[in-house]
Amino acid sequence: MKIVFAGTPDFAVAPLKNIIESGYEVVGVITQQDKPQGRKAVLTPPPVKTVALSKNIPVLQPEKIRESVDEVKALGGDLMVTCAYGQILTQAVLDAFPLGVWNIHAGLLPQYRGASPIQSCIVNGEEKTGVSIMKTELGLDSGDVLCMEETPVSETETYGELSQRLSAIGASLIVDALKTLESGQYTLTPQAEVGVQVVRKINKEQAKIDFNKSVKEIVDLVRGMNPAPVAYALLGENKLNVYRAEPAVLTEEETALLKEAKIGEVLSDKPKRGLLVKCKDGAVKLTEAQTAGGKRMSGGDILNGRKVQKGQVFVC
RNA sequence: CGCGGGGUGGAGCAGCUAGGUAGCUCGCCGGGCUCAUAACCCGGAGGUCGCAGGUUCGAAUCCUGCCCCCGCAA
Repeated sequence: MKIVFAGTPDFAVAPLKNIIESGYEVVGVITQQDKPQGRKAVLTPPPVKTVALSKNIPVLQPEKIRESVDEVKALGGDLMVTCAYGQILTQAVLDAFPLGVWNIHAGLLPQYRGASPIQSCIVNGEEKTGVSIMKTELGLDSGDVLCMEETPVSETETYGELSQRLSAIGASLIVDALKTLESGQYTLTPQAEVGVQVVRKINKEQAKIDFNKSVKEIVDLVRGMNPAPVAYALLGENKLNVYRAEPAVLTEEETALLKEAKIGEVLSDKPKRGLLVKCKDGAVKLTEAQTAGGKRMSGGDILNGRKVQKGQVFVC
């Protein structure tokens, strides 16, 4: 069985590798175009491309895949696997593969269809998520499901950490799926019509911490945005990127202070106590954060250098 | 040439504009107080001020070149 793999970011790397290492012939890889990255705007290839080249697999990087159907067909694949590719496919592309196009999706369908299943799932405080393999249709992640695997989400897991785990799960699940597809003996399950949920790409505005929210909501937001795009809090004009936060356990003195304080006010001045900020139903402790130009550091270090001081109030 | 911030004992910072004593908040070590402590008091160790060169009687500070780290934008 000849396979074409379409994927772009780190998340897609483990699945691609596992397909190759399981002995399948990957006749082509389709990925997004190289993009300028970083301060120097260095043209950087997507992670999947780097892997493909190291295995001497032909790589296609069409600006618009729907205009490159002939090249896709010419790869000669029987089946295509997609995984966070980043472009919408057309019927002509789907028709190019006799054994169909199958997608690895990092969510339990029909929940968390769309572009940010992992981040959204954490931000919403879900206790479980998983990976689905489904037949790719024209609709957004709406195809019939071949198989799913669940996994619990820990209370402290970040987007980056969960993403890695789901990527590994996807890697083994897709290989199982390929075996099943190869045998021809399988049944597809249409997605339930209730509980459909579509999540869009996360934008910067969503990454802003609103201290009017609850402790749990804020903690979940922070871990869901780590490492990208990173949650932030505003202190006047200054931005503080927040990488980690946890519920604060307050002393009596701090509890008394909490009652008088405004939402978003910094309650602590001792580095040892950490960077405590009042929110709707208590206080959060910002345990790892970064100011513009500075390194990532603990909340205590931030207080120590007086970058943030007791009594200052974050913009909400 | 996209915009910008920064490199000072183990950590985070001040000092640099107007060159001349190494400062602050922590941490660490020792001692004290205390039933006890992350609290408080006393004492102590620890720094080629990113690297190289230049100006100067004298450079963390001024000049030149280089290296490294980071925020924003894409």
